[in-house]
Amino acid sequence: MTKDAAPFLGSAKPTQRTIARATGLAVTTVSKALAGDERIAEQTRRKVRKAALELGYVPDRAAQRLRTGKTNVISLVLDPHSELLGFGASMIAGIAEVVRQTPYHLTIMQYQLGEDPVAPIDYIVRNRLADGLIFARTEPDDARVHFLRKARFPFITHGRTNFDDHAWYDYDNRDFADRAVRMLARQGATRIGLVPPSPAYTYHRFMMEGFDLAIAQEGLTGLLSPGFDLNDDADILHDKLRGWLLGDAPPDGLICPGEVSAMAAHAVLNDLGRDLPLVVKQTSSVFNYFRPRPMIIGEDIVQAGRQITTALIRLMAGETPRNLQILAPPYLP
Amino acid sequence: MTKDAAPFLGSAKPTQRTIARATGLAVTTVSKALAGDERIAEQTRRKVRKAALELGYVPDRAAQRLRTGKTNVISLVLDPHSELLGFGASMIAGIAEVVRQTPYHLTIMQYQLGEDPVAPIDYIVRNRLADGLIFARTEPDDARVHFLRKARFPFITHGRTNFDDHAWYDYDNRDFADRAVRMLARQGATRIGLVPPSPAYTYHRFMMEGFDLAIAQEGLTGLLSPGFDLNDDADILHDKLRGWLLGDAPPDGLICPGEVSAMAAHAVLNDLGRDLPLVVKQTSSVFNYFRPRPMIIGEDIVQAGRQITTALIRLMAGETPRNLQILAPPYLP
DNA sequence: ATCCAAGATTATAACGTTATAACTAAGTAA
DNA sequence: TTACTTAGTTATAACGTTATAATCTTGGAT
Repeated sequence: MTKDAAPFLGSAKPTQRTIARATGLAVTTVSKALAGDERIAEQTRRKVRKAALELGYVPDRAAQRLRTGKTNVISLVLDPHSELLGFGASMIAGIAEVVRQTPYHLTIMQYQLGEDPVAPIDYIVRNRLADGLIFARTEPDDARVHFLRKARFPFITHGRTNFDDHAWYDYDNRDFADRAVRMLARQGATRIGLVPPSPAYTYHRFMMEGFDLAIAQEGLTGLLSPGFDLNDDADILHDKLRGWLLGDAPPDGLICPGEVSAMAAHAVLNDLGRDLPLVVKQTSSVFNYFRPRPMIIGEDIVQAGRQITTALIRLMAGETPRNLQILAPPYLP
Repeated sequence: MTKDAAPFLGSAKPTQRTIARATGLAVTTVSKALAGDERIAEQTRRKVRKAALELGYVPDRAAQRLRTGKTNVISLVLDPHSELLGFGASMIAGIAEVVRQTPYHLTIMQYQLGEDPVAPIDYIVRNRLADGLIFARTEPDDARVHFLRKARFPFITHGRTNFDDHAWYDYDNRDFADRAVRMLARQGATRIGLVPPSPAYTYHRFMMEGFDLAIAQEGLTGLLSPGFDLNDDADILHDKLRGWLLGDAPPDGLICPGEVSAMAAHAVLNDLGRDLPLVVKQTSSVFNYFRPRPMIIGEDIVQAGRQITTALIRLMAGETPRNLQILAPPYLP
């Protein structure tokens, strides 16, 4: 079992048959013994396991998969925007961390801008490429959720939808907005501007609810920036924000839940020489390096990845989806 | 073929056997026809393909894999630092973009801090979990490269090693350093500071060569920051840089090839109220939002992912590694 | 008419695993 | 004794595909 040796070069790759011959047992017995079947004598099981180890046996995934129908694969389907900053990578880090302690493997698909988000999922389901699926940025009436519910395929989302009967993990954006407003109020701001997420996403609603309620409770004025699109490039982002902040009745405190738009807002404020208090939602660590440093409310995506994976594995094991709905609170660094 | 229908619920999943029965041909013929075998009559091939489409046939990956020994999987092995900013996600985006137009799939492994980098690779090779491998951050005498050469397993690295006989993709850090020095010289800087990468990595050497040569040619003074470690957190980074910049004989121009240390340097300069010209190597888009905006020399990781994948596929097809060595020039946005 | 080659299709077997049912030996109840 | 259980092991078959070798046509050359 030396790391340096090229495995199985020259000598044939050991299979259960090899073990069977070595121990004088039947292949079936070997299979059962390796699976830990109670009906095989303890002594036999030990003998088989020892032989397997010595021979350097590793089960053939393809054969197992063909026979059992299980792929032992979890698939993460990324949207085209996931390479923006850390979201995708952090999510993957979290998933990979959990997955490596299980028999599961992680495969990644990413569809391109303008493509049908259902297509890769359809492809995975149709080709039986995975046992379970993860994806993010849900919409209220998400087409992917529609599809997977109908196909009865195990999945978990990052973000909620209008269906409340599937497994999901979500960041508590209502609480985020609430805290952000109060943070700014404490700084003396009275006209609080929010750069809202695209209304296409489900969490837009929660964000707005939290915002509106906190604004009302604190007796403040709430202002909304013009809408953004994830496809907007840096310049467009910059101009829109600039126009808004230069308008009449500008905010005296700013909330930016989107990491990219928050960076843009920070830059605009700098360019305009304004020093508004700014609250951002940080999913990576960039804002720790911005000056002046904004107020930061964190969302831990790596942790999200971990919890999502754990939940999905339980889902695939038969647990009911309704028990696998996780609302993650904001964390304050 | 409607998107909405749950595939294969109730009715059995169509196999080549289903097609064979439907067309009155033998399974073997169907297999060959689907593979486009020239020895099957054109007419028959058409008939089979038509039937396959109508029945919604998709080949069973597990069976193909078991029979042929090919996994059709490319595996990306990430180190623990890849979730820092965009590297991992961008690389994945590039790989995914290419892979989706091929029969290959992408799986991800990420090992944890302090773990043996060879372990996941050993695991993949031993379990035949992939046909080809990608990994980054190479060292001159990289243990992973050692292992894979010996195992004769197809792989491509991001970054060079002391072995010149494997496929690699590398960013031209020598050229980067050269350009960076001259940019700063053009701004009037004469004492140029470099925050060098860890000497553990191969590219440290190229970076230093480019730096030293350009410094000499321009007749400038070259300065090096104290060493960094990717494990250093934001505070340590900050303190080290601060100490260096506050020392006697500080630089009057700064080069930061590491994105994280560049952000830290930017913050320190801000905190100290200094306005040194700063050149960074940008692999995401963050620095477009920093003020004052540093001078940016770009490294396109998504493009790297694309080229790496294309090269790996050609490698697996039998092309010789020496023809698959790509040196990517810096790009100036 | 016979033979042969080329073209097209097919039968057979195998990849490595596991579910199912069948078998054997030993022990227990009648 | 005989029947019956239980523990332990095994034979058989199958998952869906493809490589190999074998078979069957057909048409042309002799």
